[in-house]
Amino acid sequence: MTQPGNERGHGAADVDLPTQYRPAEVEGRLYERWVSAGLFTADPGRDPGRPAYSIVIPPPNVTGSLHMGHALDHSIQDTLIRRRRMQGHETVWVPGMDHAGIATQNVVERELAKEGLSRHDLGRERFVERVWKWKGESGGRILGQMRRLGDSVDWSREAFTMDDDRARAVRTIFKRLFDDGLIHRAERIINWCPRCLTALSDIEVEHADREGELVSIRYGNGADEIVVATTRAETMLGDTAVAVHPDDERYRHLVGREIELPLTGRRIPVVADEHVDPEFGTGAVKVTPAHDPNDFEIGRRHGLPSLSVMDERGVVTAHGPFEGLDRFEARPAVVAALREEGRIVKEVRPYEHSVGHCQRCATVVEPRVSLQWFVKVAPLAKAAGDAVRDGRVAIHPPEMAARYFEWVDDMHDWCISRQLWWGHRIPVWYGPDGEVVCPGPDEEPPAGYTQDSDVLDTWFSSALWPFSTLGWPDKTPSLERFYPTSVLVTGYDILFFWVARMMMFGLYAMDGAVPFRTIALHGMVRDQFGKKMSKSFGNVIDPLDWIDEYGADATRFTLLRGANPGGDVPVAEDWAQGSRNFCNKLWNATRFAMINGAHVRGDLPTEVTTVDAWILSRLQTVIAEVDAHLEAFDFAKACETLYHFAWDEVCDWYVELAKVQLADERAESTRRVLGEVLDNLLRLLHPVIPFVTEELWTSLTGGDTIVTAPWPAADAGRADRGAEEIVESLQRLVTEVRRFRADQGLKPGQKVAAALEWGDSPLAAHEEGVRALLRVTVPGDGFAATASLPVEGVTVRLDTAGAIDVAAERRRLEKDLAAARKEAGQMRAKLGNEGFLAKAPEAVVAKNRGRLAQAEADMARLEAQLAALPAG
RNA sequence: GGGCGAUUAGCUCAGUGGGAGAGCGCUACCUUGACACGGUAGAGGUCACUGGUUCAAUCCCAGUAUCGCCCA
Repeated sequence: MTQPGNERGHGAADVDLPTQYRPAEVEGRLYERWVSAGLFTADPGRDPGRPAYSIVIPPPNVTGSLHMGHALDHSIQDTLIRRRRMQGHETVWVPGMDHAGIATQNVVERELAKEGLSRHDLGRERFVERVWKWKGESGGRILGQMRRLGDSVDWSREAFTMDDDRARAVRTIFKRLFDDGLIHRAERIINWCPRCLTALSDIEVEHADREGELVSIRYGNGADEIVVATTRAETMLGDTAVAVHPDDERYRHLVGREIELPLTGRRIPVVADEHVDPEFGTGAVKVTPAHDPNDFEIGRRHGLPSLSVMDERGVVTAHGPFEGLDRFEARPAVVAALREEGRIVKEVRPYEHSVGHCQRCATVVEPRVSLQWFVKVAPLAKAAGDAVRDGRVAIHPPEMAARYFEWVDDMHDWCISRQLWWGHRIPVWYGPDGEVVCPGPDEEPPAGYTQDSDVLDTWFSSALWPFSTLGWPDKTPSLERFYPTSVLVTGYDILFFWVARMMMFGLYAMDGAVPFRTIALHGMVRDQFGKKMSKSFGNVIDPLDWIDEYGADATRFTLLRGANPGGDVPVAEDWAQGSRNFCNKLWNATRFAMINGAHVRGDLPTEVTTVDAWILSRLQTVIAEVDAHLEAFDFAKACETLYHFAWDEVCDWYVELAKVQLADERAESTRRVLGEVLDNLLRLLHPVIPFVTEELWTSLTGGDTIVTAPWPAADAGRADRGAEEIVESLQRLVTEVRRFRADQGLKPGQKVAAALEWGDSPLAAHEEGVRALLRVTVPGDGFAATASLPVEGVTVRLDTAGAIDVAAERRRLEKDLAAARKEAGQMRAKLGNEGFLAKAPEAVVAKNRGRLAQAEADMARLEAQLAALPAG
């Protein structure tokens, strides 16, 4: 096993770390250690002075398993909560699941069907028992998968929307809403799934464009004739009017009269209604109040009868020849019959239009008039909107607030009854003489009363989640300390599912206290071409496969690095590999440091080298930037900043320069600085990639766990602009000479002799480092330079170990010279412009003068170099 | 049909009224005692199009085209 290098005292240590990080060997072990040490367990009574930070998980579906969307959502929440934990907040992240009424019932019904049974064969009570049994055995796979991802949730608080505590919360709020008159029962047109045989709310209906037909039918006869167009010809059997716009001259003479409805022998009125679009089709529409929500409203406005012509399964129930036909069989049959009577004026086929489908089974939804329970949302939605409008709840990114308002400010009453057996049964009982009572959670209904047979929409219980999981309706210490929760993290695509409902119920139940202070919205995970992941498209990636192959850290880093505020998150195998490579790079940098005795004991040395001062200065900037990015939910920038600091600065430059220092009398202070930099870097990265950072940090520092190590704080006193400028100059020098070497065909590792003439450059003090990075040796006797390169005020004269490639060098110099001339020309043009000099800010003018001077100096240098080149 | 957003390197995306960036991919060279899941160097863009504002536009404004998403 890993042997901490710092236990070895001074000098090189014998560190036994493999050359590659192998996540599978550490992740399970570390997670179990974290959980058993209780690091994720919140205690509302601990250190009351510390700030609290709380997140309740948007409860995943009990039937579901972890997909990339969850992985992103959870990676974000875990990053937020882990950072706060390191900052010393009392943190809680509450896990759990929702009972997913329709989905779960469908799963268990399918299981029963394999045994040749239906739920009706079992009866309600035994069916519900069977669902619980299924839940115990097969439900909630996602909870195990969350452990694989590293979610630092408080497992002692695991909740389920159907458990006893949550049931009590449901009963309590239902009773309050009922008594306040905010829940009522009414006969309305609702979305109905003829396969699931239940009502659906608006958001459980997904609209998709489908190819159908648009048939124009002639109603009435002769002077009464009026043509209507429809995509649902079969519903004409239930028409009870034709509607036209009141200002439409074409039909004014017909308004108020009755015309013949074909096939039925019925006569129906022509009504005038503002909502008819005179531009669409013929400007006249058929009105079927029982089978179309718009028509239902027209019917209400004009007192039209509502004539239902289908049963709950979408089978036609009336009108002789069509009776018994399914709605999709009835459509062509009705059209054929109309055609026979010469009633069809026009048929457009295919005709693309939007059709509503059941979210759970994709069956075409059938609007249906029925008796259902509704929440009167107007006052609740107003409060939910106001909480965001007046700033008590912030939406990130703020542009998304528009979407939220669009929804809450125009919300229809919420149909909450479902004709299912799995769910919270509506707590209303009916008496023998039509009495309706809603007993409280601790009350019994009167003897002989029967309970409503429907259950509540799953979202009804999910909407209570931010406080039901903290103990509501009891005034628990957890509720006291952790409500309002700090942030709700979810995808913008399901803003309406969770957020609006949690807001409405939270404000209502908690006497105006918001359920969360911030709503952080992220985008959807997409594939490498920006396409939404879908089973039918075959581009779905299972995050568990990535965790197996590349590790949980690489999976998380890939997602978070792509999580630009408000933007979608494209991912691909290549990027997961890149993230794995990054973890491995960290692994090896730390491995190198430990082999060389890096440690974090004692204070930083008072005397450090310029190179040490530079990396420590850069570290402070990085700490400040990363902290600000995370504070702003900008995970992509936080990851990007850390990636570049770790790889491009620490690994590529600091470690390389430190190698020189480790070989001489500066070794001891260098070990301490190297330890300092990696310690901070690992702590900054821990919220994003918890496993590899834990493994490395405990080895490097000998600490127990990075999980509760303090979050780094920037120390302005370590900022050292002077050191940064010197190292930047060194980097430019080294890069330029390397380029020259490459152009001359020298192999990267090939050592050649070079004389370095420093002039008055401060880089003179770094000769050893420069020589190491350039792989040039001190000239010996008989040294003869074949090339001379002026750069950064230093002249590098080197023996290229053979004939120099004059043509290559000439190409290079001419290319650079052309660039310098172009730059000089642009600057001269600008500085010769009166308007520019008069109106541009002083700083910009000065900057451009500097650029001109630089360009002219480059030109002179390059021209001199070209002139000095041997002919040929 | 209404609303919102996008268009920048081969792909996916950052970005700013004043020097076009990243990751991956690509080219060449290299097993240099942390790492080939690596190193060094390099190529690659009329910043969708057309106008306008400005000393200055990839960025601001208007229009056009194309593509997304949400709602009806």
